[in-house]
Amino acid sequence: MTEIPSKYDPGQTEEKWYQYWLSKGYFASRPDHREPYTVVIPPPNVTGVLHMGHMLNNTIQDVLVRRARMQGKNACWVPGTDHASIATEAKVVAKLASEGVSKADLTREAFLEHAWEWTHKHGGVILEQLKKLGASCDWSRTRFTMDEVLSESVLKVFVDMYYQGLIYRGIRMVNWDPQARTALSDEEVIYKEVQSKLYYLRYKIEGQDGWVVVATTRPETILGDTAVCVHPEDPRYAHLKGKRVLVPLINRPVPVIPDEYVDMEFGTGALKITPAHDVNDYMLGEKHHLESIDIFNDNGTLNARAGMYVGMDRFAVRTQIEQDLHEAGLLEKVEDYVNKVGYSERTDVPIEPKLSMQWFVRMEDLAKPALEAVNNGEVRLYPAKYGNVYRHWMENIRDWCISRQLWWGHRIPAWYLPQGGYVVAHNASEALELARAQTGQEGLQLSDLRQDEDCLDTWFSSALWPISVFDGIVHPDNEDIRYYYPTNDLVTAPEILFFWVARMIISGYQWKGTFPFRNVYLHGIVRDKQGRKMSKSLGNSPDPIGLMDRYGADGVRMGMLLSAPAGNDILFDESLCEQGRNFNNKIWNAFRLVKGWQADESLPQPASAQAASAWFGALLNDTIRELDGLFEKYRLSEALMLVYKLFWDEFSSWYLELVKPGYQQPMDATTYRQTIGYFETLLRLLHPFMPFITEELWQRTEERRNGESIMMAPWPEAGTSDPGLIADFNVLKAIIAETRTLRQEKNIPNKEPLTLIVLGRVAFPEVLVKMCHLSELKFVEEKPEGAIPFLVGTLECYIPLNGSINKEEELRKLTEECVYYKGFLNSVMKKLGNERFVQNAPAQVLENEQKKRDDAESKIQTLESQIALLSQN
RNA sequence: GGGAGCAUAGCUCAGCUGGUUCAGAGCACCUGCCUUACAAGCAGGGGGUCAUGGGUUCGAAUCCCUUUGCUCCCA
Repeated sequence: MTEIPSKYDPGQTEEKWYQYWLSKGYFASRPDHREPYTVVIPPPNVTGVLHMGHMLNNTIQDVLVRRARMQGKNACWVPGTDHASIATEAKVVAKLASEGVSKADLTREAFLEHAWEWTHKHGGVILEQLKKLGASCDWSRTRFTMDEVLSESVLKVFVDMYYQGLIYRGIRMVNWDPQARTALSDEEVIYKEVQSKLYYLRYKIEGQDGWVVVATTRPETILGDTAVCVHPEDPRYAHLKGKRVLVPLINRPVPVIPDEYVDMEFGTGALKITPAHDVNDYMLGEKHHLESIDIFNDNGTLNARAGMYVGMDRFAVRTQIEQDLHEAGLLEKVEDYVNKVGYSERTDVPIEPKLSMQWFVRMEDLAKPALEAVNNGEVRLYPAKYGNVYRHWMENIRDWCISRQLWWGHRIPAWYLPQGGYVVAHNASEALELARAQTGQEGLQLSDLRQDEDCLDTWFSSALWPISVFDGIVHPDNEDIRYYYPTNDLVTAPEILFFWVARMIISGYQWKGTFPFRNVYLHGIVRDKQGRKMSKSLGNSPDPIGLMDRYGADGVRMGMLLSAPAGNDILFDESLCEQGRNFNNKIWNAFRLVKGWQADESLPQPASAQAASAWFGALLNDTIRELDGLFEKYRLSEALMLVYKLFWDEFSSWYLELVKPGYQQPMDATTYRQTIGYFETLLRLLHPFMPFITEELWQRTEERRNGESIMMAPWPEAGTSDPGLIADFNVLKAIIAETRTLRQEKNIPNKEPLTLIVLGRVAFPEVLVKMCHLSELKFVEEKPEGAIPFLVGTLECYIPLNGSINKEEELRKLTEECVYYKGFLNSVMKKLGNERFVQNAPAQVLENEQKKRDDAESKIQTLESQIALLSQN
């Protein structure tokens, strides 16, 4: 046999087996008679690179998929990427800018060429990186949200929804990103607490002396003011009823209007109204029929309507206007003030609320079945606590702004007619037909129509992902969609519960009449050791590829999973990967040990090995059952920990030591076969977590034919349990541990054999002889003298030691223990003496208490007699 | 401002519908070992007033309320 190195080297192994799996087509799935198990990947940004969040996300998916595959299901994990409209466009714009090219100088077509070039260059890098992690995706099904079929799906959905009245176009207050120059949905706005200032401005009352002082955080917006609002019952302003005031600096007269919306406690109780630049002001403006004056350009500079500061940036104006107001004596005071300001998720610039013409989805009716689905458990969230969050959002859902003023993405299929109005169609020629029919102008040409310049929100296409990857929109009856839909599990982060998960559920019911996935596993965010979010600017994110180089993909997978209970953020620390690597090494070395044994058919199986084998078999069955239960509840980190302990503590530290033959001695063939069998079962249990090392060793446990793989081996099934046997072994383990403690305390080397005396009997005495290294094991009826006693449960054990008993020390220990049990007995007796307890407690509990009492009494008796015995001598 | 959640060992967490001494796991820590599979290891060990104060109960980490601290979501 060739020498196996004492340290496991994952490098070559991982590459080798991934190629093997690929070449055998194990990841690929086609519809067949088996039960399908489907997962669609949360598509990463096409130009993104792998970060720790992807590592966690995809490790979890791979664990679920690999287990399902072993369970005999037809597992299909669909990979793919997302075009990430705003993020990608921003990157392309930045790249062009670095080359001295401005987006504004390019035609749409020229810009898109650059964007595709960028996509082809960077696209899919992240998917390649997932292969290193071991992801068992069906790569032949890789999809991109801008693939032909998926794009067609988006357009079809848009057109259908438009004609169903679910999509409309209208002027609304939207969240405007002045840097990206696009509207954003409410979900793309992040509110941050900022240190700002509250400016108290003087509005002169028209035609008389005196002012109204108005507090605002945004003095630059006064140029768009069209009213000042006060509470109708505010006595301070009763005299202003029907009056007008002059906007500072520009002296435009605006009415003072009464409305109960105003908070009399805030500021001065008088509110300036700028309908074009504040959501609440907009609503008040509608109500009171106020004019809206939009003073901003798309890039956040002031326009001609502002009348002053034209062309200056909004923040520069704020500084300037403060000074000008001050000089004009119109600034009463400035206070420090903490408020929340909305920022763009993508560009991180403050959002400018802006009135503009956009496309919206009417959400109210669409949300109903999706809300119901989670309420009635048709779709289950793990952990369930997210159900509350989901419900709250769904019940307060608002219309979704889906147009983005971007070029990279799915262009809105609306064409404007020369004389006004528009048509919505699947493509240009259909649009032309519609336009001709609608206008009655047969001579109308395509060049007379102008397609909407805007793109759709990326999430509009992502919402269709579980359907569109199977071409279920354009060809709703195809074999794939019928077989794979609905999918089984979705694994993603809670931060996109609304962006994505909720909208997929909505789309599922809308287009397929049923849920898109049964279970949603929401994992936390990967943070650094100090709990900070990982970010490029902090530089606190390790490079996942480097990590895998250092610890092996299996090691990193284990590190990710170990501290990642569903829903909890994971505080990532490289030592977790180290723990993973160490475990790999443990498995490796256990294998070296077992493979080093020589099986001899002529040897009988020793009693100790027979016992060990029976015990481990029973334990394995119990553990498999427990493991399946944890998987069902998506408690993956606990599942991994369970197998970890099974392999390390039970199998390696107990079982292997129990059956281990003497140095360079052969082993009986029965035990050898059983051991290999257990090892193989353990490898299968570990495979979903650590695919590479388990394949490597599974291939070595016995001769494998080409084309065999642990990937396709059946998931172990739990056999019968034997609680009695396991209890017997627990007694043995305790005796062995006590004996080891004694050896350590008394400085008795392991080599030196001991005598053990047991008052009564134990099962499997051979196990004790072997593990305690006994020269003699005696079962007696009478307490022996001059031996060190210890108790395991109520079982009394003694080890005679030639004169090395430290009497005082022993007495102290025994007395301590005795005191403890007396206290315990006391508490039990108090319970049993309590009539109300005896009356109210269930029989089972009462019985338990009585047993505790009996046990404690006999234990105390034993201890006391031992103390007496020791004190006599 | 509205809502949700959390607080258990040094760290990260488990502890289901109150009932075994229920206070647990992994890591970290301490002690002794280079014992021929593994020092990326072996054996043993210590460590917590279950945030706070009260209540319900025969019995509370577990149920209810108070206070404090933290987190997230929504406006």
